[in-house]
Amino acid sequence: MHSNPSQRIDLKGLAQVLGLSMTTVSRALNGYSDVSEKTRRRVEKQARLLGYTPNAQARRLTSGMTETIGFVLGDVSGYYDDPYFAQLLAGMSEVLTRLNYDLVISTRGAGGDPLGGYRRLVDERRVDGIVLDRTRRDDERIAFLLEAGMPFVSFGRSEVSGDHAFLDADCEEAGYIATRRLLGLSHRRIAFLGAPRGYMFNHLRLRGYERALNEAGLDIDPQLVTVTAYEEEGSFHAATGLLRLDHPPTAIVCIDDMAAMGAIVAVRSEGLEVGEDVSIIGYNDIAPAALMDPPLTTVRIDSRAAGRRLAEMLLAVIAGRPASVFQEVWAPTLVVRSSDGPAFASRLYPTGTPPLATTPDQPLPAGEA
Amino acid sequence: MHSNPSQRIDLKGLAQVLGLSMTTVSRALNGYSDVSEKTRRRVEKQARLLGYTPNAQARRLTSGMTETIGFVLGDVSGYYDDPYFAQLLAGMSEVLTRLNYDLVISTRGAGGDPLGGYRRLVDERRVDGIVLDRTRRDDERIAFLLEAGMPFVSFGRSEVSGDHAFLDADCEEAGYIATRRLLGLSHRRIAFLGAPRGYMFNHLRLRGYERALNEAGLDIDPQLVTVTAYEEEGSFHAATGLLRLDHPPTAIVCIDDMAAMGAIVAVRSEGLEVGEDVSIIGYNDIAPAALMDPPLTTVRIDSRAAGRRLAEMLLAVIAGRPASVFQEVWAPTLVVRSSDGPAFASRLYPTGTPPLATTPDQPLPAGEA
DNA sequence: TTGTAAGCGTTATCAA
DNA sequence: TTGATAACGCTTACAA
Repeated sequence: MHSNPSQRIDLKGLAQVLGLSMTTVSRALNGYSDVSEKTRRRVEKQARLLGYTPNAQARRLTSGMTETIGFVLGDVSGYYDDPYFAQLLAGMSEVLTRLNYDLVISTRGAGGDPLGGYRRLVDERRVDGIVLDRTRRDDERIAFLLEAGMPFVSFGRSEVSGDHAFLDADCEEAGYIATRRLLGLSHRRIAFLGAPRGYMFNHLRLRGYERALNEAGLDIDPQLVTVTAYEEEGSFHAATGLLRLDHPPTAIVCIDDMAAMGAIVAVRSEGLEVGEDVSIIGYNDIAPAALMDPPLTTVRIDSRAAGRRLAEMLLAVIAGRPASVFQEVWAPTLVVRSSDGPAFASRLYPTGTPPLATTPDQPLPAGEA
Repeated sequence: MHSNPSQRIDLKGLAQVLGLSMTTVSRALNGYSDVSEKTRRRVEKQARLLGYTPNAQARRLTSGMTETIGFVLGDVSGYYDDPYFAQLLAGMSEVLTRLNYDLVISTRGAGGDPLGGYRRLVDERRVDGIVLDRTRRDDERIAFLLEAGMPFVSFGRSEVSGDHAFLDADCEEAGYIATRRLLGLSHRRIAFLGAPRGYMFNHLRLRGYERALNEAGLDIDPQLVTVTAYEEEGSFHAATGLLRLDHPPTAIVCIDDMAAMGAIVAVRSEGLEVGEDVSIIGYNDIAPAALMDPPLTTVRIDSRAAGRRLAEMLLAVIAGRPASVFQEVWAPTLVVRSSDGPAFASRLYPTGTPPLATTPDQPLPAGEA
C-alpha cells in the first residue's frame, strides 16, 4: 500500500509535506465540513500515498475515548470451554470491528476479588464500556459498574437490574417450553439438572420448569432438582445421582448442552437408552449438539446474534443513549431432534405409571428392563 | 476502596496533595531507586487513599507501549466454534493479566483483504505484539508482520518460518502416533479426514500418517485421504463419502475432535458401530471428547497451556529477546478411550483381509454384516 | 533525592 | 476556510 512501512509518518509530517497545518489536515481527514473540497481531496490522497494512519493512543488520550470495550473472563477453570462463548465473542467482534472498536479480554486476575478485572478496566480507563455475562441474581458487578458510571450491558438480567442495558433470553420461557415438551410426551417424573442457584438464568429456568409442572397439576419433587458445579463432569455426577434414585426421572431438563452431554453419558453408563428410557433436553444449541448421538433436542438461542446485539447496544449506550432503553428479552425456540421421546418407551416404569412426587409407592431400581 | 470513584484524581492532583512534583510521585510509584524510602511510602499511601490509578492511554502515548497484544479472528463463519479456541484465549489471558497486559480480539474486517485485521493493529499501533494461529504452509501474515517489524508468535509453523517465534505441536508425530495406534490394532485401510491442504498442521499430520503407513509397508490410497471444509458438517459429508467407497476404511484419523464428531455421526448413519466397524481417532482432546459416545480416543495437546506459553513467548519477544530463540515443538500424547478397536471386530471385512490400496479385489459394500 | 520542562501524536478552541 | 496554540496525563532527560 504505502512506500515504507517501517518509516511511519505522523500528522505533523503529513502536514509538512502538504504545506498545511496539522489542524487542517486533521479536520480534512475526519470529515469536518469546514475544509474546502479541494483541500480535502488533496489531503486524503497524500495520506493514502504515504500510508498515514492516526496513532490510536494519541487519539484516545485527546478524545477521552478508548474505542475499546471490555469483557472479563470468569474464573479460569473450565468456564469457557463452552462453544457458546466463542460464538458470543465472534458476534461481538463482528460489529465492533466494523466501527473500529476493539474488544479486550481480561481475566479476573489473582486474588480473591471477584471485581478485580472490572476494577482494572474501569480505574485505568482502558475501555469505554463493558459486557458482562452469566449474571447472578444479586450481581455485585452490576452495582459496581453502575456506581462507577461505566457504560455496560449484560447478557442476562439480575434481580437488581434497574437502569442498565441488558439482553437476555427468556429463560423462564426456555425452562417452560422444555418441560412442556416433555409433559407432552407424557413424562411425569421430570428432573431439572441445573447450575448453582445464584445464577439468574438458572433461577428463571427453574421457575419455568416449576410453572409447567404446576400447570400440569404435578408437584415439584426436590429430589429431582439438582445443582451442579456447572461443568460437564459435575453434570455427569448429578445425572447419575438422579438415575439412581428409587424413583428415577424419565426425562431431564438440562441447564445447557454441555450439561446434557454429561447427562447422556450418565444415562448410558447406567445401561439405559437416551430418548427411550430417559429423555434429555439441552439448552443453547451449540454446534456439536446436532452432531451428538443421539442428536440433541435443545432450546436454541443464537449466541452469535446475541453477541452482535450486545455490542450494538453497548455502543449506543456509550454514545449517550439512555441505557434503560436497551432491555431486550429474546424468545428461545425448541429444536426437536432425537434425545427425547415418549414416556411409554421408558423401561424404567414398565407399568407406565411413575409415582408422583409425594407418593413413592412403586419402587423400581433404575437400569432394569 | 477510594473515597469518590466519580471524581478521578490524576498525577498532578496527587502531586499537589502531597506537595511534591509529578516527577517524584511518578518515580515513587514506578519503583525507581532514586526516591527516598520515606517519600515512597508516603506517596504510595496517599495514592491508595485517593484511589489513584494511572491513565492507561497517557502512559501508552508516552511510553510507546500499548501493553496490549492482539489476536485476529479468522473468517467469521464457524471457525471458532471449537472449544480449543476458548482454551487458548483463557491461557493467554492468564499470563497477560498477571503482567497488566490486555488481549484484544479483532476480526479480519470486511473486504477481501485477509491481512485487514492485522493491518489495523499494526498501522494504528494498537498492540505491542500479535498471536497468530492456524498457520498456512505459505502464510502471508507472517511475511507481513516480519516486514512490519511487529513482534509476533504463531501457534503453528509455516514453511517460510525463519526468524520468528512459534509454538507448535509436533503435528507430524501426532499424525504418526494416531496412525500407528490404528496399525497396531491391525487396521490396514486407514483414512485421513483432513483440513484443507494449505494449513501447515494438516500438511504435517498427513505426512505423519503417510510415514506410518509406509513404514508398515502400505501404500497411500488417495481415495482415503480427504480434505474437508474444516467444519463439522464438512467432515460428516467427507466421512460419509469414505464409508461409501467400494473398499471403505475400517479406521479414520481425524484432523480434530470436531471433525471426529462429524465422522462418528456419519459412521452411525451408515448403520455401523464406532470403535468396532470403524475406529475413529480425533485430535485436541477438547472437553466434550471424554463425554462423547463413545468417549473419543484422541491425540491430546493442552491448548490452555499453549495459550499461556504463547503469551510468555510473545512478551519476551516484545521485551527485546530475539524471536528465533523461541521456537518450541510440543509432543502430543495419545489418549486412548473407546472410539477405536481392533480391526478384526469390523464387519466391513468379515474375511479379515481388507484389500490394499492398489488391489481392490474384494468388493464389499459398507454397512453389511 | 527532588524538581523543571520537554515531549508523545492527536483533537479542540479560538483567532485570523 | 485555515492556522497557532493549548490541552490530554503521563514519562524522562536534564538540572538543581
